[in-house]
Amino acid sequence: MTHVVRRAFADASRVHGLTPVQADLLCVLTAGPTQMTELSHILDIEKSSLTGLVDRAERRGLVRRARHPEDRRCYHVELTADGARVALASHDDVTRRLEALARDLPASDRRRLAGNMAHLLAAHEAGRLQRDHPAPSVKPPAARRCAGRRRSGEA
Amino acid sequence: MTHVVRRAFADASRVHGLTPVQADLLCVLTAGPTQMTELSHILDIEKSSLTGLVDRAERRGLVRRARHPEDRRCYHVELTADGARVALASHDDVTRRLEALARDLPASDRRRLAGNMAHLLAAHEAGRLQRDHPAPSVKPPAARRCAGRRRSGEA
DNA sequence: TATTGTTATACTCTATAACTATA
DNA sequence: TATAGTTATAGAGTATAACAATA
Repeated sequence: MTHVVRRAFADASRVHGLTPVQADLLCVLTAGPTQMTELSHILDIEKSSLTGLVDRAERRGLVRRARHPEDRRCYHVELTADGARVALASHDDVTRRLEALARDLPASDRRRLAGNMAHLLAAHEAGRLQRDHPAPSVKPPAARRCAGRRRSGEA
Repeated sequence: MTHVVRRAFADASRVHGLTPVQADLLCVLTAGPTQMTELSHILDIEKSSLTGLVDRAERRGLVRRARHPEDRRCYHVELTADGARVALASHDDVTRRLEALARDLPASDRRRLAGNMAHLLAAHEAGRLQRDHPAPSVKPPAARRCAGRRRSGEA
């Protein structure tokens, strides 16, 4: 199952000239400008890995860095118009492929499956927040993924 | 959902000193010795990528190449004793993590979920075989994944 | 001193193209 | 000529460690 979904995701990304990780990045950024450190938490990679990832996306004109107005150590990473377009197209493509895979299931099973997915996701987010932030005293990062385009039944 | 499972798989692999792709390789090889070309079909990577993958696994003592007795162009790639041990441990670890994720679901939902997964897998395998082999005149490669340790309810 | 992000380095994974050896 | 596999090359993704700039 893992392989099926991973393959669908990789194929859909490649069609739009993206790697899976770049698609992840654009997807997260559809929720709005985000700092590097927060991105590294959301994507679950090291800051140093993120630097190259954003470099490559910036070189392709998909994202841009903008200095934070108050804290000059930070950047806000945000989508360019082109990046936003590619993010939407790629996301829709993934959705279409997964829906095609699920088309054979009876409607009642699809609903049940969607509910189970949501359940697992919620359990995972709880665990991740707990692990990454044992004492979340200040500002726990929003547990968002593609928040800008979430729809019912999305996996 | 994709991210949850992918993360569980990557974490479990890393604990055993493997990358996800190496875990895939060992997993496939638990079904028995396999040729390079067939491996590249099963893992869905180019032959040239597979060469390096097997090189690194061989360097670590996890697999070995053995010349095919009849066709001297071919190798049989097979697990070493150490590789077999790691493959089992890694696979069990993945299973344990996914089961932990699913533990919150009621039993009836787990059964339904398992059924849905099997359905999607079957649909995917049919599609993959059709795509890879438009005219499978001679020997369509077995659509196996971890055939050696498949259990009911496995995803 | 702590935080944000980058650079340096090394390794893995991947693909395309050209190649060798065998059939 | 066709097939099995490797080598050469290039690029992406990743981590660890050391570092610069800012708070």
